This record gives sequence, C-alpha cells and structure tokens, in this order.
Amino acid sequence: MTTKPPMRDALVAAAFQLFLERGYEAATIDDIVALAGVGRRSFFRYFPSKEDVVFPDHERALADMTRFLEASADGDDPVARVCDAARLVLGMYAENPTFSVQRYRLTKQVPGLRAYELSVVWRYERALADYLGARYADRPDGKLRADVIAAAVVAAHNNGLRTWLRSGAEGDAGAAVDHALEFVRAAWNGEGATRQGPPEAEDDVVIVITKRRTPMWRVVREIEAGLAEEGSPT
Amino acid sequence: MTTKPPMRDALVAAAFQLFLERGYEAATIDDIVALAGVGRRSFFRYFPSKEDVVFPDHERALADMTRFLEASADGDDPVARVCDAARLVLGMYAENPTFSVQRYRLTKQVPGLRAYELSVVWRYERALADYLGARYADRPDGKLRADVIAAAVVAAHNNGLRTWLRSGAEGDAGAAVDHALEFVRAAWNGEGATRQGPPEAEDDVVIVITKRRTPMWRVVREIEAGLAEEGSPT
DNA sequence: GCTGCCATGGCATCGAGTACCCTCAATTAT
DNA sequence: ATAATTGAGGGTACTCGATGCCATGGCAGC
Repeated sequence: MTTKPPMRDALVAAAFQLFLERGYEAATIDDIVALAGVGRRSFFRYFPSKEDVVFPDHERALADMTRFLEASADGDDPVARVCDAARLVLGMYAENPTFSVQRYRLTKQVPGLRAYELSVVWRYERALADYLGARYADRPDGKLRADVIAAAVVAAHNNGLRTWLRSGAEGDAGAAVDHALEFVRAAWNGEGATRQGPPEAEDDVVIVITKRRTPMWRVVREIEAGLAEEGSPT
Repeated sequence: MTTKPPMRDALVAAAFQLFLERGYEAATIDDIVALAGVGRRSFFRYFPSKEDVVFPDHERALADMTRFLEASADGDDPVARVCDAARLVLGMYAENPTFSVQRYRLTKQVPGLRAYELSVVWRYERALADYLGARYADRPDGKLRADVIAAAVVAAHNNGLRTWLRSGAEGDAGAAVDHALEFVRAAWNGEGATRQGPPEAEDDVVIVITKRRTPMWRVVREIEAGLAEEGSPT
C-alpha cells in the first residue's frame, strides 16, 4: 500500500496520452493497456473503472482529509478547520499543475467525467458536513448548518481552484482559494470567531409585528429589511 | 412534446416495479421492456440511459426552473428569487410523495443512481448560479458570490427535502424546506430586500422584541415558540 | 391507388466491467 | 534440492448497457 507500483503510473501515463490526443471516449481500455504494454485484466486491478484513471490520487486525498478532520481539537473554530481541510485538497492539485490543468480541460468537456468528478467532490463535502455535524451537535439546526456550510466551503474552494486552473495554473493557487474561502468565513463569522463589525449599543432593539400565519421565511425577510434600513448589511 | 405518450409511463411503472422487488442492478433492460410489453429499442427512445427512468421528470423541472428565473424582474431580491426557484423543484417532489419516497430509498442505496442524482442536482445548481451571476455582474466578486449562494441554497433545499423524504413524506414538505432556506437567507441578508404590504392590517399578530445583533436562528426559534404558545404551529 | 412520414421492433455491434482459470516467479517447508 | 504455497499478472468468455442500421406497419395528404 505504501509502495508505488510502476504499473499504475504507466497506466495513468498511457491513458492520459491517448485521452489528450484522441479524446476520452475514443480511447478504449484495450488501447490503453496495449500502449502500456500490460494485459487488459491488469487495468481493472488498479482502477475499478475507466473514470478512476483520471483521478488517480483522490482516494488518498480523501483519506488525508478525513484524518485531518479527526485530528481536530475541540478548541478551534469548526469553520476555520473545514477551510483548512479544503486547502489540503488544493495542495494535491498544486503538486502537479500541468496534470491538474490537463485533467480540468478533459473533465470540462466529457460529461461522463464531469459526473464522476461530482461524485468525488460529494465525498469530500460529506466528510466536511459530517465533521461539522458533530461539532454542531448541540445546536438547534446543527445538521442543516453543517450541510450548508460544507456546501458553501466546497463551492468557494472549487471557484478559486477553477479560476486558477482556467488561467493555466499561473500565479498562486493558494491566494485564489484563500480569497474565496474568506468570503464564506465572512458570512458565518457569528459564533466565537473574530467579530470585526462595528460595536453597536446593547439596547438597540428591533420590534417585529407580523401575522400569525405568515411563513417564517417571509417574516425574516422583513426583519432583515428593517435591519438594513440603517445598520451595516455586511 | 406536450402530449404524454403512454409508453413512457408504462416503462417507468415497469421499471420501478422490478427495481423495488428485485433491486436496480438485478433488473435488466430486457426485463423491463418484457414486462412493459415493448421492444428493447423503444426504451432508449424515451430514456437515454437506464438511470434516466428513475428521474423521469427532472428534465421538465429544470426547464421550468430556467423559465422561472428568466422571468425574474430586476426589482426583486435575487436570493429570494433563487429560493423560490428551489421551492419550485420541491413542488415536483411533493406532487407524487410515494413515488418520491420510493426513489429516495432506491437512490440512497445504489451508488450509480446517487452519482446520477448528483449530476442532476448539479444542473439545477448551475442554473441558479448563472442567474445569480448575471444579477451580481456588477459586484466585485459576483461569480464567487453566485456560486456560493447557489450551493448553499441547494444544500438547504436538499436538507429539508431529505428530512421530509426520510419521514416517509409525512407532514408538510414546504415547511421543512422553508425553514432550511430561511437559514441561508439569514446568512446573506441585506441587499435590496423588497418590502411588501405592511402586516399590521390583520388582527391576529405576533410581536417579537429582540436585540439587533441576535443570531437569526434564535429569533426564529422565539417566534416559533410564540406561535406554538396557543395557536397552530406551522 | 401511391407516397412520404413517423413510431416501433429486430437484429448486429461495440465497449465497459466481471468471473473464472491459467502461467510464472518468489518464497517457504520438508 | 524439491515440492508446495502464495500472489501478481495475463487470457478468455460472458453479461449488459448503449448505439446504429434497417425492416415493418399504421396514417396522413393528394
């Protein structure tokens, strides 16, 4: 498990060579194994499906992320921890910039690969949401909060990552993702984190009068409208 | 396109019957078409893949959502509009509760279907993000904001939807999703909220007094507590 | 009549994925 | 040293989803 079999790398190299010069669907498994000089059966020993050869290291990255989240202390901010976990995944992309860009262009134009990437990203998101769900276990809407924040963090990460990939992996990937993640942190900075807003008077109150049967989302919308009237809308 | 071919419905019914009594993978296309009494080739005329028969109406729902977003006026709040678009999708699930629950249980335990559902949800999310991206075109981080909010709305919608589905489609689906979406709205408040008619015209009212910086979830909980005090919760 | 048109059905084929069995080398036991 | 075991790699046949091509059959319109 710790040793790196050369056959696996040979299969990835052969596969990407054919995918790039001939397209993903046009390159068959037989073509790949013929180019790599191995038997057809051996391909499926190393990759459970044809799509897996395009994401050869996500299994390891997912394990790394899970371990990182499990090593979290109870003292640190959950949102910050999750953002750091996302940065961990970014590191894997940044290790091989050219490979990441090739895969990005491939994934963008092959629907099957895009669908597979979604299932990969979904597992990352579930890892984040499960961690947050445990940290927010005592909150009223802990699971909901966990799901939404995890989705937001993943979306921000992907936004920064894709911006970097679209540019051909020039510039600093970490900067783009840090900027995107900061956007999420700013939206949910409420709890024990750094509260940088201007100090307001404690006796500043809001009075809400509403019908009993009004949907809750409409009530809150009105509250926000009242807040935005003279306050600081972030 | 407007006419409903009975053969399509027959295929869906036959497919679900076999999926439920035998499992998804164990039921082959030949079994389905044999049960439906049609030719094998006809299946792929109505459904491009085996997975599509499990989500027979998402194509229409996606078109409905796109149309709904295109019909948006420049005056209304983008986030509210996107939340309403999500509620539109919920309506499709609520139309056939038993069917939705069956599909939910099927999708939960078949990895292939879960992956396919992700690609479906991804298209919804892209529609929302594209709409928000256009509305936030003049903002500094418009695309980023659009991606993050779209992901949060979808995550909240799915959280509420799955809560409802897990309960066997008992109770009000709209209430669960409204509550979840309100959570997202609370995070990204501000910007041009439309205030409609003043609510003090009705006699049955609820009055809430709270401090300005109180977290929104706490306010909502107080309101709901006040509602449950003597009236009908929800 | 005849002529397109369209929905359907019937093969034939391709390619991904799997099950089963074979070979060969290295190791270990006797 | 020889036999037995183990494990990586290879080969073959099969299943099944998916596509392409063509035949059939009803149903306009003139």
